[in-house]
Amino acid sequence: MLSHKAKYALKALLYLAEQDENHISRTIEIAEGANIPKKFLEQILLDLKRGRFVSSKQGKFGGYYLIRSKNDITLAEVHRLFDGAIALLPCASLNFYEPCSDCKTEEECSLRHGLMIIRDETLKAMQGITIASLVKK
Amino acid sequence: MLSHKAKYALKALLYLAEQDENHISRTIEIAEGANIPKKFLEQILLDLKRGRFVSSKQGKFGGYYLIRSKNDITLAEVHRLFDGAIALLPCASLNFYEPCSDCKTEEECSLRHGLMIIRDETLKAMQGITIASLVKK
DNA sequence: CTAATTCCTAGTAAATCTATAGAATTTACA
DNA sequence: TGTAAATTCTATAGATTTACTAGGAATTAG
Repeated sequence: MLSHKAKYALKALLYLAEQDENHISRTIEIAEGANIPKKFLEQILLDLKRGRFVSSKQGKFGGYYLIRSKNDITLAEVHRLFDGAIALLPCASLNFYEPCSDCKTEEECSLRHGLMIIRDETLKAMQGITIASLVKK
Repeated sequence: MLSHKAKYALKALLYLAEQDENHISRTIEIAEGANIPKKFLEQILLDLKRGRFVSSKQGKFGGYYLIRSKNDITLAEVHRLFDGAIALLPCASLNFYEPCSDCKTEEECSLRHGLMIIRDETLKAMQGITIASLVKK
């Protein structure tokens, strides 16, 4: 399941994607428009900025705006930024790989192979859902 | 990601699936065989029993055994028993549906449609992985 | 200079997760 | 009928994570 943070991030991106080109959105505007707690959203927008999904203008009349095409941002990327691995266990993850601590030494995790198959399918599906595809809906 | 509980449950089912027909496995045997904390495993086996994946024989020489075909038990079912919904949000879930609390009233969640597509693909993949397919690996 | 905004660092309450403890119950069998 | 070996049940503890909130520093426009 998605964390609230990831869900809010998606909704914030959706909000930004719906605005006119060149429009800069203040945090409070996004918070009210997308129904997200404002102080929590502040953190999320900073995370989105660090993840290079959005950029900001500071000071008076500042705010946030998308710096990537909404056709290009996939659910997989947002998931990875906020909720980490898409695979069901670290040992089956592409981007967050860690060996299982509880697997017998030197032996491969008995679940790994199956979980990699699931990861591949889930990833493919998540890469198919973009911010643009959600806006259009 | 899977919880430890779900991971241990899968490993326990795998262990049981590898035993001879009619063999009854004690908790301690499964715990050592699959490298799972014994007391934690006790709870997990009771959950698996309540979920009708296994049954038990009490008392001396008691233990646990599968009551469903290993070809029939899918990762999707185990996930649902221990970790709940497969969908990324409750509003996109088949078995654990709940409306989004933060979506504007009467309006549908903007994420729901995309998340249902992902759920369908993930579910299909998870239904394709059985205990038997993991054992064979 | 001031108002409005982003940016940064903490902190906190509640929930959840990962177990562990201890005792009650059930059963096989000598 | 007593005992050992097992499941079953209830409670709880500690750690971690989640979902925020607080407060102020830094930045910018006019």
